[in-house]
Amino acid sequence: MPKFLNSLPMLLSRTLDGIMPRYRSLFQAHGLTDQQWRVLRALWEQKHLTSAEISQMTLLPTPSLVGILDRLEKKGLIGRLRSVKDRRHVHIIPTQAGRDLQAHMLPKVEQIHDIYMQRITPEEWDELNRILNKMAEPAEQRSFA
Amino acid sequence: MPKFLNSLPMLLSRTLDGIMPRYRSLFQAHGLTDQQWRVLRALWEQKHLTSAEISQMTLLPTPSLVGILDRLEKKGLIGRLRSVKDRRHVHIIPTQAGRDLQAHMLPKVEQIHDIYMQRITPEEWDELNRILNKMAEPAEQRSFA
DNA sequence: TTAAAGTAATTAATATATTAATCATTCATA
DNA sequence: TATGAATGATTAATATATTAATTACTTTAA
Repeated sequence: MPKFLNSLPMLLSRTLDGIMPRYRSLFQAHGLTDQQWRVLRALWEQKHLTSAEISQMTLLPTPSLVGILDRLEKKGLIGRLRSVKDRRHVHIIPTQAGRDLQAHMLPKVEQIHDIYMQRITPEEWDELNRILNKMAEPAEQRSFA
Repeated sequence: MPKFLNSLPMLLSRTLDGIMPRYRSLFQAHGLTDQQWRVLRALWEQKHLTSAEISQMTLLPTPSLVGILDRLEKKGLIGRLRSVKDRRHVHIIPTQAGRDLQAHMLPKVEQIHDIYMQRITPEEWDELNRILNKMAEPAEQRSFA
């Protein structure tokens, strides 16, 4: 295997390319893109979030979020509500249809996740998290010694 | 941390988001995007590749490659050469300028890679590869037992 | 040899990523 | 309290991703 295929970015990209199609089929069956699901998923545990909060949780850039939220809104899955306290903030709130879709899809998404989890041991999963988090740590916050 | 932030896709995305900016600064300093560099990098070890071969190595979808190759060609970094044997194939060949840029950038890219490699042990790197490859294996080719 | 099936690259249409700029609002402070 | 700095969402411009369709060419088989 050529050298650069073994680089860290390519390893991660290859893994994502390997696992996402299975998720994507499910999303598509419900008319959603990967990113649109991520937003719905982020709203699962919270009642409402601002655009900036969603961006931080989902890793979706805020300029992209504008369009993603537009399309979710057009599908009737979320609503936008401008804050009264600070009119710069816009609260994103799932509609009943949005909550229903979440409730319907979440178990299936978790099933897919389980498929991958069953390929490794819990210890390997911990290792994976530990190693990758060490990789992604910002340089400033890393401990010396 | 909310549950879905600990999912496999989010873990991988978060890691990529953590490491890519450092690379991207370098690419931008040379007027390249991530994807444009990937193509040049793929051509490093080979003299010429077809569009399909580049796609397989870089994981870039072929429809995206059309534009990426257009822009690399416009910058004078690659050339397209239609095959005589099979006129459906187009061979992508780095120009002298493309090879020079590769030669200039590759050591710097490897330096960045080393930064991340130094955060973990060689054993951890092996573990990481082993675990992720197990995750990304297509279902059909996985062994039972 | 010729029509049908297959293949490589490309185009088309829509969605998202990236970076910079803008707009409205709020905050800090002179 | 007016005013410049800061903030949150958005727009703008360009590049890429995703899926389906198309085009040019090649192969296969009747």
